[in-house]
Amino acid sequence: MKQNVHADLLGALRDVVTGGDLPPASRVPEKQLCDRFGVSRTPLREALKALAAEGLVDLVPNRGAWTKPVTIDETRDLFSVIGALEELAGEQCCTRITEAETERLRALHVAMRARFETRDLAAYYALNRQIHEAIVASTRNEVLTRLYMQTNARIARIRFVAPMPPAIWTTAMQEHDGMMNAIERRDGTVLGNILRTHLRHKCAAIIADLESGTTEADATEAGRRRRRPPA
Amino acid sequence: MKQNVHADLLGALRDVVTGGDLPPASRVPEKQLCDRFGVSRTPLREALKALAAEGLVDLVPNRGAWTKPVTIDETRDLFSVIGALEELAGEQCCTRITEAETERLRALHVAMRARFETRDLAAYYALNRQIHEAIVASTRNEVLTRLYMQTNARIARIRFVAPMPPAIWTTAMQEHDGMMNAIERRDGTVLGNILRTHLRHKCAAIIADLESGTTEADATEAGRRRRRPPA
DNA sequence: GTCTCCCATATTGCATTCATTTTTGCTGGT
DNA sequence: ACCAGCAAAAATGAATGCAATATGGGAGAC
Repeated sequence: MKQNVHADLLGALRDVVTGGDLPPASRVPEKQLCDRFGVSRTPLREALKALAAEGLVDLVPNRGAWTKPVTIDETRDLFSVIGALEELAGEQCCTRITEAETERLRALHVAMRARFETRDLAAYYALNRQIHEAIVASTRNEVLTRLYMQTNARIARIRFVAPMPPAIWTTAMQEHDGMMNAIERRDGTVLGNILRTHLRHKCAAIIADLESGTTEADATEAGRRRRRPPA
Repeated sequence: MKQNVHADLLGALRDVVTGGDLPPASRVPEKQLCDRFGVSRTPLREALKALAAEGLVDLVPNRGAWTKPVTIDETRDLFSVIGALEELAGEQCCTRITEAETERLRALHVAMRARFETRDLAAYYALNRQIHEAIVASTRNEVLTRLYMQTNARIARIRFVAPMPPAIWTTAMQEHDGMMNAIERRDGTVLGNILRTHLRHKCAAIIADLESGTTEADATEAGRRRRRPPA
């Protein structure tokens, strides 16, 4: 029998929750996931406790694990926190980044700009994420990296379906130009500030989107059938 | 048989790790803790996975859980992160705090100053912690509060035995005066800045202390007998 | 002495089992 | 239709059992 599934299983489960496989505020079906991943309930439940510690699910006594609901308040809070974390990352990046890492960021930036020009949103998102992660990784601050990854995972669930209006997108691209420039000059203060406002803009765009589609069309028959979330 | 031990057990285990009950870089004895808390291995191991997600222990495949070693690098990283978190807390505190909470902070501040005058370090520490936690709580930002608590728990293990030289202590007390003043004036920017430098000073003091007692006197017979940590 | 190899023992990882709680679906009443 | 009330079924929480892995100690070689 296979040993040490924990790390793999945890990653796979995290993907299930962040990848939109389970909708927000829905029950996490233990048995189903056991079958899907070919493990017994013991390691699966261990992974769920870890996900709960990461803030991706809520554990309700005797009612199992539930994916976190998406609320405007939490979205705002998540972005304010990740803004602070990335600001710190920006500062430390400029004192610790190597030339090789700078070169890689340059390449990612150029590639992302190309996707912006051709309006390839999916590829743009992927590169965008790599850039932000590379900035954080360049700090060599493991504590920061861990919290950044955790918080970003929580945001990823929300952003999963967010659109990108042209005006916002153009602004974001300009901010990335500024970021790259600050990195070249090793100006941590400026980089930190740009990152923070960059995230404020992203947050505003997503909140606007959330507010537009508020009702979520859930008083329907499907919504009735689903078990009600905790509290 | 008792149900839903998870939350209680997790808290108790966290206290064991943060309270200095288990030294840094030591094995977490599963069976022993099971006996101590009167539970079977299943819930205990679940709690350990959660602690690992919180960054309090490392899980080593087939070698169990180990408390994190205390290193200077990690200490520096922890403080830089909690500095960023508290800076954010300071900003949001001033926009969201209620008058009742301000009143409570006033009382805590006065009480802490009294302990400073009489040089009652333990009581000072306790009040200090309450003040910082109250500032964070006043933001009503659950994401921030959660990460703050987690990070603070990791720092608590380190600070457990840190001394407090008179000069440092006086400076810290002055900074707290400035914080209280900024709160009264609802000046989030200033409060955030003070908090960040306040933590920078704390960090410097603790690192200095760590550097003084580097060797940890562990090549002795006791150190030889103990199983060696992972990696 | 000490170094290496080997085996008994302890510990870990996971599956299974069992008790408790929740959910569901049915019944009969209104 | 609608609702209580109740029993069956499903899900959860925790203990136990069992295979895989790591640890510790001694025997023997040098």
